[in-house]
Amino acid sequence: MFYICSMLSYTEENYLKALLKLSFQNEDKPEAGTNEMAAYLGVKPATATDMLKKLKEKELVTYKKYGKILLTETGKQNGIAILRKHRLWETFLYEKLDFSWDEVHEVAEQLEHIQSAKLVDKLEEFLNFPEFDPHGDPIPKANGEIPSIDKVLLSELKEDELCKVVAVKDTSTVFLQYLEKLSITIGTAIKVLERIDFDGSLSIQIADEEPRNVSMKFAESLFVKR
Amino acid sequence: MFYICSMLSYTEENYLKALLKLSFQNEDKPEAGTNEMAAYLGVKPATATDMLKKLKEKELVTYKKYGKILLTETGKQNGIAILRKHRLWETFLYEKLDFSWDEVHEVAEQLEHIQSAKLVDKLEEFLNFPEFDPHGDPIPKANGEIPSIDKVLLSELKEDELCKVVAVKDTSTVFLQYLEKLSITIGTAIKVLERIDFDGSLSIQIADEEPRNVSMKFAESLFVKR
DNA sequence: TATATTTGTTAGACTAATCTAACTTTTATA
DNA sequence: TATAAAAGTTAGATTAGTCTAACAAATATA
Ligand SMILES: [Mn+2]
Ligand SMILES: [Mn+2]
Ligand SMILES: [Mn+2]
Ligand SMILES: [Mn+2]
Repeated sequence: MFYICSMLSYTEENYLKALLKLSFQNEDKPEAGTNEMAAYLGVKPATATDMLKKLKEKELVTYKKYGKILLTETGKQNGIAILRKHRLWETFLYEKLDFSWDEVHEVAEQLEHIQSAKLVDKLEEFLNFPEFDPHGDPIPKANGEIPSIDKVLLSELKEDELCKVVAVKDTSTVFLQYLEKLSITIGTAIKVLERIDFDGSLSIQIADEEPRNVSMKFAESLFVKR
Repeated sequence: MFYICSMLSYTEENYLKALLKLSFQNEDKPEAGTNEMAAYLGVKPATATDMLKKLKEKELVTYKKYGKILLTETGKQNGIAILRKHRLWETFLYEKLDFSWDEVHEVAEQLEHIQSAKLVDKLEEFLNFPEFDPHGDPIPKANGEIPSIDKVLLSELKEDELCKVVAVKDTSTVFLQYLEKLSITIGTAIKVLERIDFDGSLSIQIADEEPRNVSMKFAESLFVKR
């Protein structure tokens, strides 16, 4: 019934997805600024301004000169469609082709632009309608709905609390590989043994292993469920 | 050890693949002309000339003004790499995602440009090292080798000869859908009952069905093995 | 061989996406 | 509130890929 334009360029799709992700990040106000957007995409602000005019022309964003950027409903739905493809492809690479969770993103970044409605839906079916991608992020449904899940940052837990890892907030290769080194993956049980007030670091027990200390930055990069 | 550049644009890749396919078509001399190439790619000759200069600059083709075009070894290997990806993806879509053989080409045309050596090799493994794509065309190996197979056109058979379909020469949707209607697919047994000299058409028996007449054009579009 | 046809090239223009450098508006701060 | 800093825009240039129209070379044909 709606929304999804297929006449978007590779580049326009990247801008829409970026704006969508920025809107998740700025929870309170789902707006973005030109510089913020440019930085996120690795282009110069001048470039972003130009693209903005084009997206506005196509009624995918609302904005006026020197103002904030907001996705229209159409823009949002198109962004969600890209995100859906991205996360389904990541899941495919991880589940079926033995990619590790720090390798999937780069390739999915390309695959998300393949145009074929049938492909996406068949892929989803082939993967058995997964709800979450390898990083624990929710995979939007064909109708645009995004499953949600209870989650808090590891850093919010109190001493003696038990939890399970449900997602990573930071998906950088360096963090993901570090997690792998610590044998932490989605589903791993963690117990908070002690909170060190001095620097915000935590002493935790990962599964049945020896206690170890992790930094505040670390604890703020991992989502868990109590 | 060799050959595969990764710094080729989507467009350059399409030109290399086109030149490779034209070189198969013109078996005797694997050369192509500017107009031929332009027609194949659906661009104007002027456009093809420009691209040719660029490909020559990169030493992917040899050619001089008003002369014929020939892929260099590097150009050929790069073309083969694209063809390999194309046919592996077609096989994936057909085998794993239930696409029909007239639907796979269009999507593979996009997927063939995804850059990731690991992806191609893992995909091949996931598909169990297939030798042929859904149209019966050989899938190049990682080392660039292209499996070959004995095949003749259905039109070359004599009366009373028996054969099996091994590949389609024409991969157009209209032809593939017609084959489907006739219950002909790769592996189907066919017996030539009669050759009609008048117009080159054939009376054939498909599997155990009633005899039927097919045109010369049809018989020249289907590869079979005696 | 002279001419016509086919084949291929050049020149000039356009669009999408990008950049740098200069400028303007908004916001923060002294 | 005046000024400095940050945020955002504009102008002009570049590159890749495409086109049309005019031209040139090669080939076919009368
Ligand atoms: Mn992308
Ligand atoms: Mn992800
Ligand atoms: Mn292609
Ligand atoms: Mn094929």
